[in-house]
Amino acid sequence: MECLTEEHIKQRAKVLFFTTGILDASTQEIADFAGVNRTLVNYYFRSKKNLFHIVYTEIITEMRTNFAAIYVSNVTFREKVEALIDYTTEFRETYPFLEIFNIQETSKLNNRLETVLRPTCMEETGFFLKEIEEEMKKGTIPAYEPINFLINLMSLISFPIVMKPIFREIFCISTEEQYQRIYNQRKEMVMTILFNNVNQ
Amino acid sequence: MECLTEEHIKQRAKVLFFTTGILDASTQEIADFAGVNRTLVNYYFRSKKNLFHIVYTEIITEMRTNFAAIYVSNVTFREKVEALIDYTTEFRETYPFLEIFNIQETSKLNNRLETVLRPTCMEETGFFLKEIEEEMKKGTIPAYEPINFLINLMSLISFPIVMKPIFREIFCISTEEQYQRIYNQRKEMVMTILFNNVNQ
DNA sequence: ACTCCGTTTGACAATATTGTCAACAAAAGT
DNA sequence: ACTTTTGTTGACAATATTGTCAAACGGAGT
Repeated sequence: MECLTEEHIKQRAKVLFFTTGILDASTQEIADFAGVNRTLVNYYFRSKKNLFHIVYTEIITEMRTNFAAIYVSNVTFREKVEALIDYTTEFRETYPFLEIFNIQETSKLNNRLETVLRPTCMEETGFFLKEIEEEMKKGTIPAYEPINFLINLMSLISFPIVMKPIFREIFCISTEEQYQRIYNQRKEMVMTILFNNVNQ
Repeated sequence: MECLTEEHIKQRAKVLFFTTGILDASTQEIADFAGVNRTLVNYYFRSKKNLFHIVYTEIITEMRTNFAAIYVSNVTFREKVEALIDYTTEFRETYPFLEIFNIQETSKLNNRLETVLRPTCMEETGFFLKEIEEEMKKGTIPAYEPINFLINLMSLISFPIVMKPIFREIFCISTEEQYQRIYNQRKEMVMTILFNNVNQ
């Protein structure tokens, strides 16, 4: 018999932290957001730090698994890149504040996150980087440091999502529809950019 | 007779907040970092919020001014883009955590930052966007929503800087030199990407 | 020497936030 | 019916952080 409340608090905490972006939420806020008594947060997770760590690890693990699966999947290179774009988009839209937290944490000296992030540095990434290198030799994509291909991909997809509220401010994009129109043409555009400005 | 301490606290706060990335620094931490008594922070700036707001506004204003100057400067389009890349790089390397803070704040409902960010939405940007549109018609750069050109530029330059510690983790880039090697080829690469994959 | 001024300090009170605990409620097992 | 376990609550103590204030300091001007 699983405890519903425990899972419920976890799910709501995920949303509060990484979707809504209240990274410094107090236990009271977390409890309110989950609609439970504050003490329950401590009852199930001992401390706020612990809850945060659990929630964070879960999301990172999920992400890592999905990326790894794409890296080694049995499809063409181009299809892999498309899958990466799609998944990155979906993931970033779900948890736009995860990276924000990552960056802040990594900056702090006393970060124990290394242990969580470190295994991201996995063989699947290496495998895919080799594939990128081959494509560069074939001339399918421009030849640079292979890592820069991935950095470009991440940057062109993630940044606009994470920065959405900022971009809307500085470019005076008043309606959500306007931003969507601008954003919708990005996937195709990014594919074109990555693949040597050659369509299909 | 200017007060040195006031300016000194402000400068150190800038570094602590937006370079080191301790956005949630306590007044004690700020004071320690500036090497002064904690009470002085309140003496000169009334409250922590106020200090933060002053510091933040100063940086934003500086950035805005510089961007605007580039947008309307009397050089070729290509040179403007180069100047934008250079300044963005320099600025982000100086204050990598400014955007992080922006994003977090914009997410909070009670943000008074609008008033600071809003004027970023200035005529100079509009002017440059028109210039981008013309270049697209000329075929110098790929034709998309003009804003996407700027978004691409910002993304390709800013994201790798802001994400540097993360990228080093997930790509296992152990030494600073390694990252520099990868990063150094980016400016030229970004120019090539933006200008239709055509060199010069 | 004295006074005035801006500057600096330590001590204080107000507040917020944390984790714990003992008591209570509800469900499950006997 | 009872006991045991699990879940839930309010109250509490410990801690951290804030802003204020009165007092001390130090130099410039008289």
